[in-house]
Amino acid sequence: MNGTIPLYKQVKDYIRERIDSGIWTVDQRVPSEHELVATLGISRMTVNRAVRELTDLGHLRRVQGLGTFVADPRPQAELLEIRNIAEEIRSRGHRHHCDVNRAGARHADDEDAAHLGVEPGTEIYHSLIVHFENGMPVQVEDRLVNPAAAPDYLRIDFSRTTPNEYLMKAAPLADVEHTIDAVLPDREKTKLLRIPQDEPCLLLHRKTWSRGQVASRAWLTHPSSRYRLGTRFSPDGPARPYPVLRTGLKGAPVTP
Amino acid sequence: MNGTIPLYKQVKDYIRERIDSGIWTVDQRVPSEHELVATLGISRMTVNRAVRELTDLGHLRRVQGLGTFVADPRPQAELLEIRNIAEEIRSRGHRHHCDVNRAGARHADDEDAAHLGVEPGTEIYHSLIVHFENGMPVQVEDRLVNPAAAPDYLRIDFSRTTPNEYLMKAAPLADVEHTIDAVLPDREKTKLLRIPQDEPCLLLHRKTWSRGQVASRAWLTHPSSRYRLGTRFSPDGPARPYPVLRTGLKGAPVTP
DNA sequence: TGCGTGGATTTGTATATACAAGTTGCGGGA
DNA sequence: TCCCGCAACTTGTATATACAAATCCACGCA
Repeated sequence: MNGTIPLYKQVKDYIRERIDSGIWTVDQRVPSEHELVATLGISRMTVNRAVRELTDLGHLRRVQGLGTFVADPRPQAELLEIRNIAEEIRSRGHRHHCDVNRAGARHADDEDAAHLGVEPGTEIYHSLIVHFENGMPVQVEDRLVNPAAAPDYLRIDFSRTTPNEYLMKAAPLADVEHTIDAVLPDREKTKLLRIPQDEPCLLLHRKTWSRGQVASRAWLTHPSSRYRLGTRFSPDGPARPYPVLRTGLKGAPVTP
Repeated sequence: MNGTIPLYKQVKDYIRERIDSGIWTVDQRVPSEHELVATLGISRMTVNRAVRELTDLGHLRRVQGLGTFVADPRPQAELLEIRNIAEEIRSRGHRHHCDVNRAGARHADDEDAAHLGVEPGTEIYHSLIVHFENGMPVQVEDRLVNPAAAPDYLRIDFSRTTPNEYLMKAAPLADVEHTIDAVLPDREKTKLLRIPQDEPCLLLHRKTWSRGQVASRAWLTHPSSRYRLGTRFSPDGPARPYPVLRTGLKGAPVTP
């Protein structure tokens, strides 16, 4: 625990490491300040600062008189609602199901290779899934997956686990990039979505990295008549008002 | 300074109040911990906690050995890039200009009134401006303004100050809501944007509140061929990875 | 049995103290 | 005059201590 790094920061790293590696799991009680003082041989105020800052950052949850616990990372889901469409739909009290139109392996052509950052000819996975909300198609999920990041991808039962859910578990998220476009989808997608050819769609493009490599790339096409994106913030906390991305069914208020 | 509110929080409020009200301006030096200790009659550790937390939140900037200063709120602009299209275009090294197609007052019809939360018949302001990047139209800005929030709106020279810029100054921002849609614009907008009728557009809808009332509502239409939205984040900081919304010219990388 | 009370534990806040480390400016010496 | 070094001030970190407040549990009493 020595070095030039401040003690309280070393304690923060110590705790984060145990959370990130899964040694301490969600809702599990973490050692009390007193115990950490005894274990690490430092003062309580130093432990307190470390734990307090991690609490402010949302990694821990504290209850006076009870103890400190690993925070539910569900707040992450606020952004990830974009990813986990099944959960999002169910959270609105609606029914979700999906059709798997394609799911298989193929050898990467030059375009695939560029997308995933692999050598052309490498075997990659590809899936094309349509998601339904109350029987209405709301998203075409066209996805490339890097087998190096998620070797079991094709063994997933997508009717029970969405690709997002699986990838979140299989490939610890390091980085995500979204771009949002307005497009007129091609004929295949209009048929899958059961919309007229001239209906504009929101195209969400997601690129995720894990362990230094591209894990997956997804093109999510939403009919604009049934879907939209929204952000909202009230700048009372941080001076930098990071917006929270949310998705919402059209017509339903975007803000909770 | 008494009451049930923790001391360190009272100190935070004390400082924030002086920043928000403009008593302490950007880059101005704020009292040292020692001075605050003397002024407020509390211990340095308590002052330190308050100032440190405000620094973490981005309200203050500290330099060891030098002092504490009011932080430049420009980081807010990361999100506001969506708002201030002129600055965004210039930051790409491109030329911005705009055509003011309409700018005037009118009596609110029922729809206007609902949008701005005013009584029907109230006088409101309306503007329709086209923004150009290197001579190419990239945004139609259709805007309603609540005169109660920005009485001087119509006196602005929009070729020098964008509506956003003015509103930011005139009406301190309390709340913002965005929704994003994909649409096929009407004939007037396709003409203004010089695009074919069947080109899908991203429609950004902004609603801002100030001092408890709706200040402005804007509909920003971007041709999808020339514009897109993007977000990116690397979750190393907070457990809740707030994305930063950015806009970008199509073709240019969205990430800096 | 059921209820309340008090003790043990845990987090929350506040203080005094100490030393480290970075910045500025002044003054003295070459 | 120029430059070096030191003093003064500032923030950054670490500790020991104290009491308040919330929670839980076990014990004892009716």
